[in-house]
Amino acid sequence: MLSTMSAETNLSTLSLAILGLIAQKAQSGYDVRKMFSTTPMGHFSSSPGAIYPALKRIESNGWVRGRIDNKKTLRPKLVYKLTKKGQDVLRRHLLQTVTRDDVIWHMDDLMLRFAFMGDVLEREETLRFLKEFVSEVESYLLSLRQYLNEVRESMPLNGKLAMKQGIDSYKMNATWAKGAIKEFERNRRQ
Amino acid sequence: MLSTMSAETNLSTLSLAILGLIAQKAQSGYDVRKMFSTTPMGHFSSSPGAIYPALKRIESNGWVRGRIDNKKTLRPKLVYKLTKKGQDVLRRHLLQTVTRDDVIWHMDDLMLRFAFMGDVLEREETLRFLKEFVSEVESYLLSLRQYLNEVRESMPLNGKLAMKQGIDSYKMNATWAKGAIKEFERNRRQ
DNA sequence: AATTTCATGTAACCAGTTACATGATTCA
DNA sequence: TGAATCATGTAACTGGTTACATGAAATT
Repeated sequence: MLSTMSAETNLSTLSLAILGLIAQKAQSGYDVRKMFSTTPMGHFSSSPGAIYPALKRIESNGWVRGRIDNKKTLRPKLVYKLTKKGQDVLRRHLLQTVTRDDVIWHMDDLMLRFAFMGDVLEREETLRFLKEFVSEVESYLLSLRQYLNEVRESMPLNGKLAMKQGIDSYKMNATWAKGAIKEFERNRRQ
Repeated sequence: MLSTMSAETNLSTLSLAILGLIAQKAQSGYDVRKMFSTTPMGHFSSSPGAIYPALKRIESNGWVRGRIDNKKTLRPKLVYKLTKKGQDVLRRHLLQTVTRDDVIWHMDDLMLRFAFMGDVLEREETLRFLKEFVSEVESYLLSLRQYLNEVRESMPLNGKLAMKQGIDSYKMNATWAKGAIKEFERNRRQ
């Protein structure tokens, strides 16, 4: 407790989603909810019970600041804007290296991170992310295949097929990321 | 509150995982933890703080019954066995129709359900599951593609690529399920 | 006039995380 | 003998879910 710990770079998936959206454009809780409920962006709850408290937390961390719009009319709207501190936190979060843990437990976070990089990171930094992603995914793939080989004989059909789904899914992710790298490299040369 | 509601078929992902494992073979909380921490089966926390309370809940629902092994020695082991009621609950849960909601929000649950079907369902029932799965996935795929087309112009590269990942992932799932159906149909004829 | 949408919230509940705690047994 | 593993738990915290609540403005 004596050290400052800096920490603060641990966003929950929901917090990251909200912060990322507000980073793109200042908006209200209702706007965020609408985004979650009407677009595929957001495998997230659009329930007010999740979003409004999350916004309060994010604000109390100093990452966004709310300002009431439409003060005159009787339909106020609390619009949140990213602060400098919020920018830093988001940037630092997006820059975190991709770990094996991430690809196993937090794939959705990784995709969310990628989706938000456009506005916040340099192309080079996004490329680094994608390369780390490929490497972690492929390393995990290897261990999945190894495991499957070891237990294949003793595994019932359903188990084998379920494992195949996992392997296929990581294969697809590696392929996707390689394609994304190409896109980014193509774009750079323009 | 007056009606009996039957309900009780809502398993959390963790409860389902635990119940499914115990259905395959009577085992202790520690065994379950080991399974989660040492095999790819289980994108689940192996933390005792999750598993032991979950086991208690499951037991208090009457789905499993614990019995102390090794009473003589000083290293007791609480081994849980599936009850008739637990069998029913599991079976009913696995038989639930695949909804759009499932493929959007609970893909991991669906895979878990599939993995556990081997011991509990008839081949025909598993086939029905897979066919429903394909149909829901493809229907959702359609809407994702539609959405992408609508917003493609206005979307930055990262957004488009992130959406592509989602689409690829559902495509892969549909392909996987079709393959699984073939396997099952091949098996039947033997 | 009634319904839908805009807009923000709270309260009770539930389940999972982290960290801590205990102690026996086995292995190096 | 010390470390790892077996084995089961608890407590405080956190954050998300469901359901409820309110009311203005726009739409039908």
